[in-house]
Amino acid sequence: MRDPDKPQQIIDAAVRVFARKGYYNSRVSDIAKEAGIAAGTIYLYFRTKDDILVTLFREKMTEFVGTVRKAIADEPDAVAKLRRLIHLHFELLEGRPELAEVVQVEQRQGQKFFRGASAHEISSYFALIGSVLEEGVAEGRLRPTLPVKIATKTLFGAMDQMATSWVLGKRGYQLADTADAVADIFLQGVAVR
Amino acid sequence: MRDPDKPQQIIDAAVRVFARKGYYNSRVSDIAKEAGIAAGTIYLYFRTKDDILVTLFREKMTEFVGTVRKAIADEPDAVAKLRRLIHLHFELLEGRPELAEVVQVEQRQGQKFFRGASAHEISSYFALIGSVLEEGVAEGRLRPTLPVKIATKTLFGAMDQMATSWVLGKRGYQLADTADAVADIFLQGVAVR
DNA sequence: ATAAGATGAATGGCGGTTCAGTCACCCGCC
DNA sequence: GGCGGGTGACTGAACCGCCATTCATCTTAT
Repeated sequence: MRDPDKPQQIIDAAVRVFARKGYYNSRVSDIAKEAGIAAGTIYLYFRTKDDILVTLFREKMTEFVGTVRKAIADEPDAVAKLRRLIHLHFELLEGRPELAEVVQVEQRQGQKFFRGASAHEISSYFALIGSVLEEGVAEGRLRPTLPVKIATKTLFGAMDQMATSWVLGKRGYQLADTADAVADIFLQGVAVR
Repeated sequence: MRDPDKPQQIIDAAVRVFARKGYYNSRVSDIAKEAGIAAGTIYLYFRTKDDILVTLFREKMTEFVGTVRKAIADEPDAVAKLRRLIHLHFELLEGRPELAEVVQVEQRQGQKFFRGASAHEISSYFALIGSVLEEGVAEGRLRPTLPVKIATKTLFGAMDQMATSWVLGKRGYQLADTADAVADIFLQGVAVR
């Protein structure tokens, strides 16, 4: 009679705890308390503390990419898709501040050690962005000589930094309000001259 | 007869160790071994392990910003300055891969806990970028309506992501070779239409 | 009654920090 | 010039608190 959404509750609790104190400064017992269960119970569902972070990140990232992929499919052209993607990137983070905190800050700590673990999920987001850029080039709306990989990283980096600044700045403004400005700069930057 | 550059040796050793294993996974004894001294000696020069990271980061970041500031002063206009800044950002990291590893990856860990400690150094880099953008607007080469803060973060984020990808990708190519492409995208993105 | 899930006190080891001791060097005195 | 004692950097073994993980025991559903 293992509770089927206990792992989910643990992950959700972990998101809140990691957001508050950071991965390395969070105790497994903190997560347990937050989830309203005993510390030992966590080990019925996760092998180690690392496993919680890896699972959390995998799950959230997969969900994130899936949501974005679905949403932009409706858009008529690559430029519209990119605009939608940027908006969505910001809106999704803004709507879940604690998740944003973890993804923006904790992921980084992880990058060094969970590199392998999350590489697949991250690269699928890069692949999504890259494919939209390719599409834009094919449509003739983006520069034919555009170095797509570099443009992908540029856009991701720009969005990411906006999000990080917003998180570190205690979220004192609406992140999504900056989406148009970012899109304007990037889209003009990659457009045909 | 306290050795006046012992702290520097410790910091340099710490850079190498943190680069290899990450801050939280580095032992103070590892740093000592790397520096060829006893663990206890570190505590003659630094209060805590955290203190090493904070000092290291402050020092490297201050030096970095100073170098960039000096170098771009020679350039004739804001656009040339930005190009030079982007090149230099990449060259400086590329020339010191271990430092790059620490700055790109460890900075992130720090951000959460040493936020206050490194805030000044980071924001001075942002201020530098921002002032060049302002200058470009005043010169009439960049859009008069450019949201400078957002453009600053966009550029920093783009460079930062390029550097992070390069570090995580085991530095399998020349980072500086990508500088022109990044500059092309950004500069076209912020230029007057 | 049974078994599976849940508990949380106990364990074990890790690692930052300390500190009693060592060593090299300097200075003043004979 | 040699000697003795003082100084302070340096050492590294030991300390000690912390916390991930375990497991004997308890709960609860059927």
